[in-house]
Amino acid sequence: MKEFVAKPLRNALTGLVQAGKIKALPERLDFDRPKQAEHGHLASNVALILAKAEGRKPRDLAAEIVAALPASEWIARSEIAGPGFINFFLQPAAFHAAIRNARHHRDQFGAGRMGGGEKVQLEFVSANPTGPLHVGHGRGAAYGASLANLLRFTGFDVQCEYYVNDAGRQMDILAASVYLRYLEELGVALPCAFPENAYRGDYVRAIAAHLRSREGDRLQRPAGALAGPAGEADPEAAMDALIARIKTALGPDYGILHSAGLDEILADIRDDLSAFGVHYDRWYSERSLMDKGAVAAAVERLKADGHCYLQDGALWFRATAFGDDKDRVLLRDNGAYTYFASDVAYHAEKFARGFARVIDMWGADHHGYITRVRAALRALGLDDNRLEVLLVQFAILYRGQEKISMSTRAGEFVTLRALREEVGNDAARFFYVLRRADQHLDFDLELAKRHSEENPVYYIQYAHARVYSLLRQADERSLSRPPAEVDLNLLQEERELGLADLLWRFPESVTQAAGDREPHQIAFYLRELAAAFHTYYNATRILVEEDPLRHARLALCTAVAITIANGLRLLGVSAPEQM
RNA sequence: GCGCCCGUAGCUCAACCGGAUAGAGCAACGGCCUUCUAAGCCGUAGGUUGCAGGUUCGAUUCCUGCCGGGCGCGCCA
Repeated sequence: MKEFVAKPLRNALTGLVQAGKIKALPERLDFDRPKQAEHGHLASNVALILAKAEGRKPRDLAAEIVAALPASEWIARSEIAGPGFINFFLQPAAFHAAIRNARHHRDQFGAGRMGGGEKVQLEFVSANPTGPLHVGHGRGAAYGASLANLLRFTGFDVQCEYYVNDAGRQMDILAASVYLRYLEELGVALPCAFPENAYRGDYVRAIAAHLRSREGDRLQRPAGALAGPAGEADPEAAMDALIARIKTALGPDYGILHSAGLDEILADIRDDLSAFGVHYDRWYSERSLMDKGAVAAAVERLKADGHCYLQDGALWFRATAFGDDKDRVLLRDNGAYTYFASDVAYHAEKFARGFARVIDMWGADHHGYITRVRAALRALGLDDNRLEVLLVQFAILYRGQEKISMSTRAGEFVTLRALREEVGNDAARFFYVLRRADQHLDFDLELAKRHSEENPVYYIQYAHARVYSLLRQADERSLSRPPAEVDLNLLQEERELGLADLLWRFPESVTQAAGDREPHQIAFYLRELAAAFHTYYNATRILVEEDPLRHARLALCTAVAITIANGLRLLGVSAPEQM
């Protein structure tokens, strides 16, 4: 809709420039949607912006611009107001066009071309496969999936990826945890007490039980091979020692143990996300990165380019040369690469795959990590402006007043699956994106449960269902539905035009939300649209006897339904035709 | 201590890369169902945008300082 005004305004400004009345065009034209009806449907502050550079009074400039505006079938009138705003009042036809547009484009209404087919990679969740996803991950999942939908809808070529941290110490700890539970399954005495810092969740027992049913007691080893020296004070060191003993004792069979936990948990995560409507194009294994030597290669390259040095037996990356506040270890003195090293390799790999833009979604506690990754990218000669890092705050979980501490190892957490079963996918998806991702989210389970029947998501879905109810009613009473072409000029009421105007705001909101990477804007928009529809519905009889008026009103209603359905689809929420 | 994020109605949050009289939802209060779904609508009330300065036609938005909160500052991931 903004084009209806932007075009004549650009013409006017160009004309003034050619006539030498103003020096230059503004960098960009944007319009406000005034809150006050007296300020018109769209307002431009172009005269205020230009006034300074032109050395003119804003109101004088505005008058000149208005005088230069060509006639337009969409614009009813334009006024100069306040300090120098130009307020545009549009013809009803400008709003009717939204209805026509929505009905014509159907599920593509609101789609844009901003992305221009640009290849974007979006990585999100990427939780360590050491246990089921919890409600914190759910937020990242809902946010990432919605953002992916938004970017695709605005013309980006999006690939969603999950980075599987299947290498490293955490996986070994999981393997050790599974092994101890496995021994318990066999009824064998443990070589040590089950460690506090092992994974203690029940799912570990389940994995161990499955392992036993597959392998029997084949993985059992003599107690003497597993028991270590008692009295190790540091629990982390004790854990490392335990892992080492298990690896030695099991030899080649360690791989079976390792993948027993990984495979089962990863399958669970995939299944969970899929059921949540979150789909990935690729699951990228950290181990595969290691195995093909990509990590070593990335480190070698940093070394070759002189960005590294040896100190205390470790290999350091000179991150301070690229804006970080300290240097970072790539290769530890024990010969193992750091998480950072594989992440450098992973990001280099992403760009090598040809993505114009790479978007990472990380937990907000990783924000200190951004600088060093950017530093490494620059050191590798890559443009770190192509990397975008979005931070997602963890959801703080409450049960009533009581804050629930979440620890994966202790097995004390509410899983995403449990949440979905409790409040439903629709409510969960909607709740998660109802606020900005970089804000803390207080998730009260009691409240979520209580809201399950009076949830804001139902408010929006109900508006959608009401439209279909109208259509069903029309059929029952043998009142014809609107044909493809209806006389929208019959819609002249303020509410009807206002509702149609709101439809125009859908494509605008989509563009804005995608550009800002803020899906919550869609949720807010939908609530507003639903409210306007409910108001209209209550105030106006839709199913009137006269065919032309009924057709026009039903056309408006179906346009609303199309818009709601499209918006909900972007958020991964269903749009039921009946409730 | 240093760095990043945040302080907006009783609560949870918006506010369109500086715009006109700062908006919703929930909670509170008062109304609306023999006519298309009351999972709804209408109305009332609620604010010195943490504080103090600065930039300018104009600041919740940008800058500085202070107060308060969160996170980070490992050869962990």
